[in-house]
Amino acid sequence: MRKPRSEMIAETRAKLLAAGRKAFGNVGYAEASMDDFTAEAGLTRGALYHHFGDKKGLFAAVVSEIDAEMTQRLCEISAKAQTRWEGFVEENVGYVRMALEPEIQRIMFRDGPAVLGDPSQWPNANGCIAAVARSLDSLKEDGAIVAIDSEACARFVNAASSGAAQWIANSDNPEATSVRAVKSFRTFLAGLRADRG
Amino acid sequence: MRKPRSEMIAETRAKLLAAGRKAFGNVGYAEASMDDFTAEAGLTRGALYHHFGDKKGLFAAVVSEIDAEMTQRLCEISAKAQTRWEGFVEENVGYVRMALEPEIQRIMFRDGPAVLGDPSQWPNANGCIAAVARSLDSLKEDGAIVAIDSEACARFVNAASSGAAQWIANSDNPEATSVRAVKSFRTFLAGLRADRG
DNA sequence: CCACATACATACGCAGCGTATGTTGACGAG
DNA sequence: CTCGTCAACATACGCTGCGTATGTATGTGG
Repeated sequence: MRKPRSEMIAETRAKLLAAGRKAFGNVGYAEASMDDFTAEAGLTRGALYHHFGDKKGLFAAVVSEIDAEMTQRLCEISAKAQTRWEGFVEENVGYVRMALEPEIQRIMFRDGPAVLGDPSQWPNANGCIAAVARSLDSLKEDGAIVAIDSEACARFVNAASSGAAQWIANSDNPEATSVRAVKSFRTFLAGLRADRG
Repeated sequence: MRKPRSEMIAETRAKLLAAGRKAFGNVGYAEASMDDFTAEAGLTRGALYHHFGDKKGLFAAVVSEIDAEMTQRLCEISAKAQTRWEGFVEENVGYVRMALEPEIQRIMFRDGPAVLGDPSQWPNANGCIAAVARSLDSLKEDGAIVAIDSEACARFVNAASSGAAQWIANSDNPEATSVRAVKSFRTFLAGLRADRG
């Protein structure tokens, strides 16, 4: 019944991560008080500084965790598709849809860049951009899309996705805006096709 | 020789605006101390709170000012173009180039969204999105581009532009990345053309 | 010329971060 | 077994920085 020490440590780490994630997602990075959310987890700031160095360190860990989840979800989506092109499109539509979730919106798209700088420079994150770039490479091999720099294009597409998500999330009627945005987004992506299908 | 009172007031307002803009642009919103940069302008926080309500209020005013300048510059660029399509493209390339400037990068793309929320909801700012949307409407009338929701498309394009700028600004070799990004960006935009010129 | 409002400066309180300093419990050496 | 040591936290302190309440002076209308 005795738990090994290492397990206890991992547990407190996880508690801090979860508490921070919750606070950052709900009230944002700047408004999240370390005293408050560590206390909520039954701990103190001491534990936080020990495990993550500082507030930014915890935030980076949260970002990393969320990014991994997002990448995972995107992979599952694209794996289901019939064709590569379809997979690519659904992957991006999925990205838009995920960016609609308040937690992702706030942490990954609003506070993230402000606190950690440009997302493409994040160490343990951007599985998403990489995934899109890989899809584009495959499509180029197939001759399915126009000749374009894959990495550049991936960045544009990712940016457009998050832009779409921002738009939807902040509109008066997210549901209606969502269908409008996704429809236009598909048209937008179709511009990349070699045959203009 | 005596200056009228109203002129003095406008002057201190301008001083605060300039000092805030400088500080926000250099060290970012969070790191900018109101005590510091008001003192640098030969004033105190008292004046700031009087004119702008709070730190966020001053920041919003700075954002508004910069947005006006950006919109102005974009209008000048598109006015020079021979064709509407060319104007549209140059406008967007201009947008990318502007987003390269550290002050704009930091204030408009990094801290702005984090502090004030989604850019499209800013009261006295987003001349840029509106400008792009207008260009797209004109192009649609001409039948120069594919059938697509103008507002939606404008948001995608704007997002892609700032994505490109972020990429360039944070790369190891901004100059080289810039030519690569702009080239790809033109190809990317070409996807919107009806005739695929 | 006097009362009042405006345009600031000064003073104070409080929250929040980071660090320096305990304190406790788990392992390894002998 | 027991003792020293180190990791894993908690506690305590100081400092910075924001917001507000209050003071003060100068210009302005009656």
